[in-house]
Amino acid sequence: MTQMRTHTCNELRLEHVGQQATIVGWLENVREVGSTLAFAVIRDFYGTTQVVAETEEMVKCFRAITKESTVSVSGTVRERDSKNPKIPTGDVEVVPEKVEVLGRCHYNELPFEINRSREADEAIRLKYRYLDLRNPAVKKNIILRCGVVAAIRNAMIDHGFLEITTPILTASSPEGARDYLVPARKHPGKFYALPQAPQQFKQLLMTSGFDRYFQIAPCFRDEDARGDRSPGEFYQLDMEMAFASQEDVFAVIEDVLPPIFAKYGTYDIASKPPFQRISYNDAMETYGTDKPDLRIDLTVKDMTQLAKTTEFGPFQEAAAVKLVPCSGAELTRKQIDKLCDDVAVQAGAKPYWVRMDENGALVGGVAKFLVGHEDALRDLGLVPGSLGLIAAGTKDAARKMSGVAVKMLGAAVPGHMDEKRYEFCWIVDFPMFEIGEESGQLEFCHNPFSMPNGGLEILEKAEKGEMDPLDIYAYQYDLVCNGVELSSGAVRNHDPDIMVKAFEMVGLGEADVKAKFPAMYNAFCYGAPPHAGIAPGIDRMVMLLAGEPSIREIIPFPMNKNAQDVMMGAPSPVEQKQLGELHIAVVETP
RNA sequence: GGCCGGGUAGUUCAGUCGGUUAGAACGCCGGCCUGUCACGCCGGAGGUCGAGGGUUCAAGUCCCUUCUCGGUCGCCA
Repeated sequence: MTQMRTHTCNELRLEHVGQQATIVGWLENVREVGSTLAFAVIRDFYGTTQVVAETEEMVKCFRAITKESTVSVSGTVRERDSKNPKIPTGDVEVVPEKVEVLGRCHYNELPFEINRSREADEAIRLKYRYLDLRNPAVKKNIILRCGVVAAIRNAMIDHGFLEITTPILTASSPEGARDYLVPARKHPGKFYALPQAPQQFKQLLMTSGFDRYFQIAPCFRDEDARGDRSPGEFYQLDMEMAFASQEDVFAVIEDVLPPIFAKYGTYDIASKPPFQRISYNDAMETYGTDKPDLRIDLTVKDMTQLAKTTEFGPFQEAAAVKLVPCSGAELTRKQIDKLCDDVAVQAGAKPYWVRMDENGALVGGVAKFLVGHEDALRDLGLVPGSLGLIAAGTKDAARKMSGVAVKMLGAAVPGHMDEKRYEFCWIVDFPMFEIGEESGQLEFCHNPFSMPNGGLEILEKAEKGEMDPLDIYAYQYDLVCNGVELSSGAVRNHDPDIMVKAFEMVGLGEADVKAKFPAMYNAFCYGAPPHAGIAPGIDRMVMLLAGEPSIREIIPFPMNKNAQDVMMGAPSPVEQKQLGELHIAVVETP
């Protein structure tokens, strides 16, 4: 007699027919076809297997077990009379001899049907996430994530990088997002902070000589959620290289990520390394955004000068007027209005629009103000049979609106976007400084750690007034895929003198550098290697690979929009005793 | 924090101009059914229409307040 052993629910095949087998899993369903015939479906992590009850006793036995209880079924594997080609185990079934309930489900009715949980209200799914995750369609994203993380780790190690963990309890960082603070019991009134990123630690590792570092790093930022941004915590492939340039970093990423996208992605990769590099300014001018979706074949055209010569007030007053030409003159007035409204939701104001009919005449929208400029508009791409959305306003507002218009037109008008592919690009040459909207003063555009292109010399030149500081660019770069900002990185500023000079440019100085980044400043004074790095977001990458529009679908236990874990009940009040130990008093805020 | 959209049975939703006892599907319970596999057929139970207030002879429906979920903008060096 063949020895009985436990099989998974995705294991039994025709070759097992006649053998004794035990399967364990959840009782997914029982289909009673008569008083002496019923089919039970057992599900485990791997799949489902059918069990056939052929006696009145066995039918009653399965009827008595609440669905979603865990069971152990032992019996004989048999070829099915009628096979089911839809499942791998569909050729066979188990004829049970012994059925044992391992963990009883106490409820006849579940919060949602397991196999249709994705249709249920998200709040309920999150509260019962452990049930939601029983759904193979939900589970598969988590499995995908595990595969991606493992592949990243292997690839980075293959490229000679060491995975080094950095502290979770660290010091509050003076810039960037809001910190999550942790009270220090032994130090009344003082706080640790959870790291927004391991930025300073990885740079310190560079000064120690660990010249290739990476980490699948948890990062914590107390900022509001988005569809592609989970509140509270997220993971990055954080990496840094010493004695390395921007191109060295690009080469590693272009080597590591494409095979992972090829293996785990839903679509094909359209971009072959080296990925297209687009300067920040070009991206803003051509696509109206610094994270262009290159799957869309539409671009932004400048018509500021042309607009100035019209009789239309809003055009004359605008600092910038942008045109996004697109096929679609056949769209109805209603469809165009809807499109403009959709743009307004994201851009804050409605675009103007105009059509050029098949005869080359301007019709609809602001056409009457543009009559006489047909040739110029045609040169900008508003050809006969096309629709143009027009963004007018301040330079920033017009850019932003044009960028939204590109996105909306690409999605709404057929033929301008091949969704089923991955398009990568690097956005490079970010400005080092900007004029702060609130302060009106010169500020760091992104972060103070980036190396200005031109080094100390160019900063000094700007200081002497020989050039506009707004024309200084940083060795700062973003990796963008399908309109999603996957990553930011930079060649770091490893020179204390340049750091001080950069800080002086924004009205700070050596004392501020030392106060804000004491460890890094000091470390750089002991012989620092030039270094550069990047940190692609794991969550967003898995999102792209899974083709999921919501980041919560690829996180095992996500928080809701308001940064609450409704399953665990976090955040929650704590005992007065705990607060006392931590020297914390809770006060009402007005 | 602003704007937009939701909240009706266990679940997903419908609910007309304010008008009889608030419906459907799935699920659940009971019965029937000897090859189902989204089994089928018959029957049944199940509702504080998110909460509070108001208008009205009459409110799921209109008004106000509030809670809550999602999207989006601000924010995220």
